[in-house]
Amino acid sequence: MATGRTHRPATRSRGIPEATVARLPLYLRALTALSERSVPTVSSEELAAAAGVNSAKLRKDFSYLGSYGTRGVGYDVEYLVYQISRELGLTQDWPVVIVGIGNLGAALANYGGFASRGFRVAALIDADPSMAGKPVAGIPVQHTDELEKIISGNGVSIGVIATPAGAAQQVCDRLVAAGVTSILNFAPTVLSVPDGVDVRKVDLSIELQILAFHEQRKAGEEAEGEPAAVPPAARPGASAAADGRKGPDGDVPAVMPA
Amino acid sequence: MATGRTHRPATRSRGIPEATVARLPLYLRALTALSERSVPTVSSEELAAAAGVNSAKLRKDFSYLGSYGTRGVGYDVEYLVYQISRELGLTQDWPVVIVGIGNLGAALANYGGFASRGFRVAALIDADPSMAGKPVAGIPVQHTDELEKIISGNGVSIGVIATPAGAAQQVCDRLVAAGVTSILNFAPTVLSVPDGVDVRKVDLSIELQILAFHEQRKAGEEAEGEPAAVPPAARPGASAAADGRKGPDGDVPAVMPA
DNA sequence: ATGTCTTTGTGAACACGTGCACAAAGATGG
DNA sequence: CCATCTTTGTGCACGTGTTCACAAAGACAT
Repeated sequence: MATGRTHRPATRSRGIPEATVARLPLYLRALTALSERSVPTVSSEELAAAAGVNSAKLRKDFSYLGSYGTRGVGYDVEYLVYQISRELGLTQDWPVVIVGIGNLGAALANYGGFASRGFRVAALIDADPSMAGKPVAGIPVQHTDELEKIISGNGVSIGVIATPAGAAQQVCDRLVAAGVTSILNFAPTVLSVPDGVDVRKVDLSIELQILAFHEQRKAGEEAEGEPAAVPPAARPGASAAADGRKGPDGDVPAVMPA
Repeated sequence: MATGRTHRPATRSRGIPEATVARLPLYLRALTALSERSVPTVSSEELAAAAGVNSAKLRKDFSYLGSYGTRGVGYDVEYLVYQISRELGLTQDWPVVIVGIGNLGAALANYGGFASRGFRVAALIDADPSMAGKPVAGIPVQHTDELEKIISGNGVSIGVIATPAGAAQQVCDRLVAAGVTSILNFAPTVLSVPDGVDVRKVDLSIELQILAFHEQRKAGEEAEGEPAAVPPAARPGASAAADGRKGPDGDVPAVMPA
């Protein structure tokens, strides 16, 4: 989910709808698996099942790329793998830097799926001087001071932010100033970036909260009619005693006017 | 992005649109920050800026929850924090298990944002017997054999899968069979689950691929007109020599008929 | 060749999400 | 109590995404 102010004003990027772009990697993964099993062709129905979408959607998605199928037969696996890879820009090398080598940053550095598809971890950067030189996933961590040098020296255009929330915006600004134009943000903050820079966000806590919402809904459906186990809640007085009191996280305000 | 066959057939869950639900955690985070600074009220304009959305959208989102604002003034921060928390089900405790304590699983276990909002890591589970008993983030890892016992014993309804792709579906099946109805999947696979189970997916590699697509597009715009640095690509013969050859990842098929 | 059968590619209808723009609600000052 | 000013809540129009359903393309057998 792109969050930064910038992510194409919903305009289809060169004719391919954003929703389709987001599914291409899914298709690619399914196709790669087929390719490894030396399956020569696949129908939209089969491939859709493997990718977890419905077949009409898949066909429409592919239609944006061109007419790559053969009626009565299906799609040529190898050919499609190549076309999608090319469309996604995976036929070229993408050097990536990871900033913030804590628990998460280190896990990302070790993540295999990174290297597999044209993404090469060019450098690991951390603000802690005592980390400098220490190898993580076989790559020595460098200090934040080197950030600009690393970016321009390696022609890095994609940066991954895995710092604490407080440092994220500052790191982001430096990355962008140094020439990075795509950012994958793991810090729980909204980043603001200039036009032309893409930001995508991965936020564990948000995902869990969305699940909790649905989970609660499911539970509520079973016990329908019950007015919820939760207290009726307080409506703060219009401008009255808007009493800034708050219990220690999770507690509820205790006013109850209007 | 929910992927499992199941994620409400696009039906608004009890009147609140899915897109709105996905933004509530964002608002909540911004509101919590304001609350900590003891700001009593906030306008839709200010809050929208803090959450990185536009104000009309925010007002419409809130309108699904009810009329919680005061015209001419704005929203009461404390009250709104409570209402959104309640709506998301964060006023109750959600025990969570993490399955697969590798690099990523361990990072997740250590992630602070977990505990902060009602999510409690009830157990860590791994298939490796040599991990059993070893504490990660202060919690002893338990063996997969205990999975069912742990789920039912703790009333766990949310599971996090951080195993290798190959094990994910199997783990998923066991979680579901044991009573889990919401799954956050970090493994790069499409999980299939029965109706009534929600799956959300977090996939690093997919995020990067989407960024690469846009990155490539940007680069292409600068050098407009250029027929792309990539070879024109091969169209496989209809049923002819569909020659299963493939270069070592990144190489391109070499046929060129039709 | 011709007919049958499979599967693609897409027009058209529909559902969903977004953003504008403004009326109505309420605060605030005189 | 009235006028003014601010800010919410929402009707409406528009764009995007999804799904259906079917004509046309091609494979394959006879």
